[in-house]
Amino acid sequence: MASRGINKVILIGNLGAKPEIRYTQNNTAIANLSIATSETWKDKQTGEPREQTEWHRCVAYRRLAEIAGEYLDKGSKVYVEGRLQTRKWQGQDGVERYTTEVVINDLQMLDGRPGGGQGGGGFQSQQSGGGQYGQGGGQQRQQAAPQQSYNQAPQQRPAQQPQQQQNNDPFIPDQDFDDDIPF
Amino acid sequence: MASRGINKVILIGNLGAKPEIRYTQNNTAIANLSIATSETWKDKQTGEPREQTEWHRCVAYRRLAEIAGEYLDKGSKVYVEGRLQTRKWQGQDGVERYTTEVVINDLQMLDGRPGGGQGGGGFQSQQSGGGQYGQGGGQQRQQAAPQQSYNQAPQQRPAQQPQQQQNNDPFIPDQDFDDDIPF
Amino acid sequence: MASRGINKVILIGNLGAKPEIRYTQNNTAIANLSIATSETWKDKQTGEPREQTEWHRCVAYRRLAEIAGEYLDKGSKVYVEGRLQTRKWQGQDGVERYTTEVVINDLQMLDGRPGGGQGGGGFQSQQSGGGQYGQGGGQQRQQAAPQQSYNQAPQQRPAQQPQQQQNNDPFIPDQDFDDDIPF
Amino acid sequence: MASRGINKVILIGNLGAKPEIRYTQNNTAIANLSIATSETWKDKQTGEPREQTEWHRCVAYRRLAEIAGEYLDKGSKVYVEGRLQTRKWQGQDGVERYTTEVVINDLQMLDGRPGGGQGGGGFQSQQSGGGQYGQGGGQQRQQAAPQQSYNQAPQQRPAQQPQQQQNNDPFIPDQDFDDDIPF
DNA sequence: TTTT
DNA sequence: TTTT
Repeated sequence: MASRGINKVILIGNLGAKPEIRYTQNNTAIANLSIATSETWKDKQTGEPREQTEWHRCVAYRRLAEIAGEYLDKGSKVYVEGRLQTRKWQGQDGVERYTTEVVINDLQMLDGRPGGGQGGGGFQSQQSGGGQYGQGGGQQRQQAAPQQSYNQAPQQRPAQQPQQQQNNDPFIPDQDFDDDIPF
Repeated sequence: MASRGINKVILIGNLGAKPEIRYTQNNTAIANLSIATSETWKDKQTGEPREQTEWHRCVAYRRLAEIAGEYLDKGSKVYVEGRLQTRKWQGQDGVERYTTEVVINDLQMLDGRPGGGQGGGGFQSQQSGGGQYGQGGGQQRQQAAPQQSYNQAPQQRPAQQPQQQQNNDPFIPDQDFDDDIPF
Repeated sequence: MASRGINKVILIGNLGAKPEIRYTQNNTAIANLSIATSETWKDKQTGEPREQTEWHRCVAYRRLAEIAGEYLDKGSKVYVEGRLQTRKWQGQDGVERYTTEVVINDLQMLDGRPGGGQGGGGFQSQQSGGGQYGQGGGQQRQQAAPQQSYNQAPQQRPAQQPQQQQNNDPFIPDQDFDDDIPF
Repeated sequence: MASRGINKVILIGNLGAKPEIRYTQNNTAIANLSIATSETWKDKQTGEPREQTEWHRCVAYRRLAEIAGEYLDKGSKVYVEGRLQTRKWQGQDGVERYTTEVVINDLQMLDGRPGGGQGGGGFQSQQSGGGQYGQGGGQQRQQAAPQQSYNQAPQQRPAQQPQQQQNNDPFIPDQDFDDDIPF
């Protein structure tokens, strides 16, 4: 991926819910993750402990999305690296809105999984080889995920997501969505 | 600042416009920066070069805001480090919206400034010592900024910005804004 | 801390051993952490899984050092943020050597501690207020560490460690060490 | 590239000299970059301004190495992202030494080049397609480098450098060096 | 909506 | 010397 400048986000936090996985007509997996980070401090006046939680809307595509759907759950602690992207969309009320998301290109599970011991594997977004997720890939992931991680080439096209910028729900891409998937 | 998890953004890009500086009743400086990063790639089908620019809404407070106002301009190339923060606000139309910003805690100018030699200074957000920005601070900055940089203690309170989450313009905080400024 | 340029390291890995804590004459705590990160891949030729572990020599000062000594152990998974620093030293054999370390300025425990649940607190290096670590600080940390985190002002002086660049063991600073501690 | 943990370095600094480029028997380019970052502060006692420069030994392979050789010069300001790696080597005196390097996987030029307009291109380490650097690659780079950037798949094998850990000069890999180059 |  |  070519770039002018740096657009990098690094998060470590917990998932507020199990990732939501969708598939495009093209069978491309898309995962939405809601990740919480929080800060605590003592109120200057009262000295009372306070906390502020920030919720980060994150999205993963293709293999990373499938891995997220398979291995992450509500409460999972994760490391996420990605880039910021703001999408424009139109609500039912016809009002234009903007949503800023973290497009994930690296994901690591930081808590032990049942039977997985204490560590977690790392996963990076990759160049899809073309529909190889169907079966063999899934099997491979099943045994490898908790212990290992994968590497893929980044997309030739920077936008690893649908390109349309206007629809009615930031979570549901347009129907012709998959025509724009870059592979 | 205490934290649970990591919430970190790193940007290198160019300003789309001179920073907008405002002051609260409390005389706290707030700077809004619009920073562009872009990615280029070749269209898989046509082979044509394409580019996508991402605009990042960033905000700096206090001294960093003043420095930004003094030394940055349209087109300035900067390094910015900060954290993601999403604010809720209500438009004139009464519709609730969310705006995600990068709250800057480290800022470096990356292009040479007239008279500034080859490097750019770095600036980190600091603990305000209490109203010392009025005069001496400004003077100090004037000579030092292009060559040197500063360091301040982070705020005891994580939110380095107005705490209200509801108003009519994401750029104009409520009137009682400064009552919530953490110092 | 002022800076020209960016010098940042981010690690997530496991400790190979309990941190080694030393104190200077000045009673300044210094902790040495050995953190492992590893990468795995499949051999291109044989297809066999391979792994390469990288050991990172890290050092924390003052409060961070004490926290590390108190809460980290062999095998602990941590997030570390810091800066690279290379020191010159002279071995018993009179040969000059260089050691590159990560000087930690942010530390988070990523695995649950006994009785501490699943999360870990974050700790950032701070401006020492002057010997406040003796007792109250310790007590405060004891109850707070697994759940909360701390924030301190960075040092006015960038080098948060002994300044001498020549001694016989990278782990044992010179005797006049503490004279150079920046507070 | 698979990974367990995170091993990430981010530098912004200036080159102390033009990159040194070498080629293995296999015609693989290797570039050594010496990058300076510095910090400035005021002496607590005397109030005098002080500065400490840190020199970072960085290494790039293949295409990134060639790009570095072509476009970077003494004084160039760059953004570098990579990972830490420590190599063991043996000096003429037979003494074992360790050298820690930043293995670059992303590189951006931050200063304008003659004829290059205002920005600098970004370059990421890639999967070698197999000897395509000879000619066409060079040509492609010549027109594109100052304005655009490239993207390549990471290596299947994490070590993007010679694997031998013992020789007499950290800058000159063993003769059978290229046998270990991972492609 | 998470985590401590 | 860790972790899976």
